[in-house]
Amino acid sequence: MLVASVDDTGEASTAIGSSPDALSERQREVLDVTLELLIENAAALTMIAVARRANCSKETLYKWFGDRDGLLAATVRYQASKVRVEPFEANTIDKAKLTEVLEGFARGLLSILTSDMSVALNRLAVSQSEAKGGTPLGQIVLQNGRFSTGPRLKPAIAAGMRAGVLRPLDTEEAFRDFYGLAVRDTQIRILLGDDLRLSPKDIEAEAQRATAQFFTLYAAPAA
Amino acid sequence: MLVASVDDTGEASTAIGSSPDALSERQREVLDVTLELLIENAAALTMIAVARRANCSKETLYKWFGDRDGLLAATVRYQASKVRVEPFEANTIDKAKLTEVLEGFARGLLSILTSDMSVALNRLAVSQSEAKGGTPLGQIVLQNGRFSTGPRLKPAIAAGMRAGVLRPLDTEEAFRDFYGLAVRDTQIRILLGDDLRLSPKDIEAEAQRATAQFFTLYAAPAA
DNA sequence: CATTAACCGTACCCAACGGTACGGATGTGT
DNA sequence: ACACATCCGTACCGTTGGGTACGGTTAATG
Repeated sequence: MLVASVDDTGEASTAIGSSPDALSERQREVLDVTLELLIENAAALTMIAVARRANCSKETLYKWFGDRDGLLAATVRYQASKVRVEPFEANTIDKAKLTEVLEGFARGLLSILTSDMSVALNRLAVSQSEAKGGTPLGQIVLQNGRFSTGPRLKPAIAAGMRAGVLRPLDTEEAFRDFYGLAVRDTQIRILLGDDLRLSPKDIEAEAQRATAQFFTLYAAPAA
Repeated sequence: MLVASVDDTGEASTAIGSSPDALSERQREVLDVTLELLIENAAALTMIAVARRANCSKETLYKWFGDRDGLLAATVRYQASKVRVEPFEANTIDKAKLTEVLEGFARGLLSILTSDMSVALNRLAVSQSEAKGGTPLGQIVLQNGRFSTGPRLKPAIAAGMRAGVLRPLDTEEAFRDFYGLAVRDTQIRILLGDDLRLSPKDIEAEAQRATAQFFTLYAAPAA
């Protein structure tokens, strides 16, 4: 009873558990509230607002996260940790499989980028991009959004190339091309307030179009 | 000497001249200062900072622009008015000419989007996109950036189609594709603080690549 | 039961900033 | 010369929100 009692709470209640960035259940609750408020109205995201809705005290917020920027950084990182997915890996691939992977990727990308959550976080990160101390939010978002999806798709492209489905190419450049074909001006327009709403059907169509165009650019010449 | 004296000052000194949004020389100076500060450090863009550097009084700022949002809106609109260019128009076009137009467009687009000015304005507009009254800044930026460049390029694409250089297409969709090919993830990365610097040489290369890819997607099949 | 620690709620302090008011200077038209 | 308007500089006010301090409560530990 005394030996294993620590495990019952999930973690020690302090912010710094065994892992330096371990979060207690209660802390995750607070960060969820922060995300909630951020999506509702970023301008009204104040420490007191977070404390009130989370039924905690401001003092606790400062104790856990240092200051406002710390809270925001923790929030962005927390959300990032929630959407982590496993990288693609397969040695053998054919055109059908690659098509599936590309379309799935584009679908996921467009779904994310047009979601309220992503829009709110990107708005925040863009406006706070020149932070003073610590890692700027923009870097965290990039690390999660752009620099994590890239490495996830590139192996599939490389495999397609090795399998002779795609002609020889630079995977980084090819990835960026595919990104451009899939996203086009969608994200920036949404960020700027254009109410460009994409239905699942739209997203599916866009994903298929981008994939087809990608093959037009990069398919290996028919033997 | 007394008859023509009005012309010497450029306009009447009041904000509302013959045209409702006419700006006096002095007012343009103030807006230039605002842009300056915005580029230097958007977080430090305060009314008192503008007044100090512009050697004017806060009262004057409020008199001219109403409030802070009014000043920002006027600033964005002012900058927009500075970069206005004439739309493309030509009935006859061949592939070489179209290539030139497309590359020139992509060059201009990338130059703008990677400039400090554009980055600063887009950051501002993105973060203020849910404004309360009046036209949100994001709409102004979109109107100038995305929705003015589109109509400027589309006639060229349409002409290329009519001339048989391009296969039948939807100009809006084709434009968005070209935008995606040219910009890819460049703009969002820069907005998020990734210091992705493009030299003129890089921009030229990107413009040529995007144009070549566009032709790959949309060139009319060789007779 | 006593001690300790975390934490909630509230109140408080302080700096920054948006917005306003006023006095003085400059310039212009009559 | 006089009236009038614009505008600068400065001082001022009110609010907001980040950050801190403190008392009261709960709960785990010995």
